[in-house]
Amino acid sequence: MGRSPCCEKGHTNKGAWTKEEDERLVAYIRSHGEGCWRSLPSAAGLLRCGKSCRLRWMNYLRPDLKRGNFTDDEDELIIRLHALLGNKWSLIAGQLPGRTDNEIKNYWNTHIKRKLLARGIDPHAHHRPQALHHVAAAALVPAPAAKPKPKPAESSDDGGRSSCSCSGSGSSAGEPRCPDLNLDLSVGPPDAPTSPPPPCLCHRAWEACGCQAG
DNA sequence: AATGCGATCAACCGCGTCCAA
DNA sequence: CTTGGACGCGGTTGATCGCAT
Repeated sequence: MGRSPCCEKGHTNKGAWTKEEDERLVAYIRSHGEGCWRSLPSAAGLLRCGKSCRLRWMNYLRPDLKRGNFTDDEDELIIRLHALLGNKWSLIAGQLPGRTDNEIKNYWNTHIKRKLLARGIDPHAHHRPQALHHVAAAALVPAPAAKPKPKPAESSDDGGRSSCSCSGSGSSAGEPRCPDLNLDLSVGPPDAPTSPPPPCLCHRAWEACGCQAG
């Protein structure tokens, strides 16, 4: 169907972002917060579509991004999460503070796939005779590789909108961020010393969900 | 020293889902 | 209840960088 392009105003910039564009975007979001991506570009004086702005912010400009080499722990965590969740990069990213779904996706495709193949593991099915830790095992997700629609229990996959399960202010206190996944993922990303869980899974406007609070 | 190839990262595209009117 | 708009996700592509020949 003819879904209208996200930006029909013909003249939007594409391709790599310039420093000035970055600065504008950051400045705007600092003073106004995230959200309303559709209207943000014009408000911020950017000739970009909202989508592009959002992506740039999420993947590159956010202040809480780590941006660096993945540690072995992170590697393993990603592998395990992928075994559980499949290509749910945003969910996986939610378990890795400071990492973005795009980054993880790229990292998976470039490094981890190769790494698994080298170990003789099928990166998709994670086949390997009993290699998976207890994690995957038991009762978590019925068929991870089968790409179940994680619909039922609101895994926040829906774009993190409806289920803003922010650890901080959200829903029922003390609830695990992924109610579905009672993960025992005790990998402590070195960069997050005492790290409480990542601020928010929902990637929603900070103000909107209050995740940044505190 | 130059060229080619492969790897990596950043960005775009299309689709699905959710919410509000 | 239906429709339209907006957001977010996952897949894919393009550009750039580094290494090998």
